[in-house]
Amino acid sequence: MAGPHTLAETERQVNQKLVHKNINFEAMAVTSNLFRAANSVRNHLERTVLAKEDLSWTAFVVLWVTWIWEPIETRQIAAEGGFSKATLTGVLSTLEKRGLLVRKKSKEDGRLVIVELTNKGRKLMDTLFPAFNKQETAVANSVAPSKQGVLADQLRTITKFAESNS
Amino acid sequence: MAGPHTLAETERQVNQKLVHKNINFEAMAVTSNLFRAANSVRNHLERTVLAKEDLSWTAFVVLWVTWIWEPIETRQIAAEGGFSKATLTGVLSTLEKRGLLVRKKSKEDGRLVIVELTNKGRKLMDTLFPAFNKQETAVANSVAPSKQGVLADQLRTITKFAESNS
DNA sequence: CTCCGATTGTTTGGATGCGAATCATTTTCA
DNA sequence: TGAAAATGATTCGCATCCAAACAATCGGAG
Repeated sequence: MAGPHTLAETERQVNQKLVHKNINFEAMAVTSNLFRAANSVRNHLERTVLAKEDLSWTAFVVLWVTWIWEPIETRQIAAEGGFSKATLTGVLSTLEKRGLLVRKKSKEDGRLVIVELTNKGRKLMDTLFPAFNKQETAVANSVAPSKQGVLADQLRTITKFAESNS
Repeated sequence: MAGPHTLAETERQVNQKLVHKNINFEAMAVTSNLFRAANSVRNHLERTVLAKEDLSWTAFVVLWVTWIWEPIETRQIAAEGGFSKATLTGVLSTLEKRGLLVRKKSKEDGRLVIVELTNKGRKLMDTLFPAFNKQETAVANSVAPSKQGVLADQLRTITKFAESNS
């Protein structure tokens, strides 16, 4: 939604289109800026941190979740990362081919697949995540540090609402 | 990033992995909840409003931008919507085939293509956007209305930072 | 007037992501 | 015990999206 028109201009124009209706501009501002912010931050992190390692966003999330929780079942990776099992299968194959992680069959339950990082994968994350977090910090600090806790909480609340009201 | 573990659990686990490093958990919470919120809200709006009209997210954005600013040049639609020209070409073809908008060649500049909604498209948006905004309102109201202005402002600030620091 | 670089939309090729169907394994319960 | 249901991961087909190459057009330098 980033464009040549400011939000104020857009709101004025929308208002002209909908004088007779009852439009909640403040709610519109919240959601549209939510999408703009998420997109721009993701692009920023991809460019400044992930691109030089040739990692897609999803690939990084898979590595990160695995790194934190390994050994971990694939279904948990998908749940934590918020993407489908089908997507995960492809990404895991790519990362396994690149030697960053390995798949093992579970001994207790033959349907499950367990994932662990390789030493190469761990070494990568040891340097990559601090770099990632450094950029996260720069992004977050564009709002006052004292306000960041409340902001994160509000976003959590929004998530909870949107997920429960399917 | 929605998963069986709470953010607090994840942070504790990350802390164990990184006791010796200097990780900014508050910044991590801001960005990760930003992505979770944006994804869940988008899914919510797609399910509750867009699915019954068989519109993709991008298709809706194109219709919305066109509806507000028509007649509008395609390059402006792409800029406002935040996606590439290539993406726009495909979506425009789909929407034109469905009779919701039309493309015209500009008379002043033969390179430009001008887009307008059809009456059918306008009629659709006359009912669709109020329904969309109603859900936006429900989402936004999960935080106190008096706090929504500040929230939108903070998101704007984050966007500005992430876009400027390419 | 004539190039030649810049701008714009489209096409092409490839990456990504998902839902549905499929296959393998485990669990359930009659 | 054994057949059916349930649970996982994978495969397949499809939609979406983008960067790069391409064709058409514009505009300015000479």
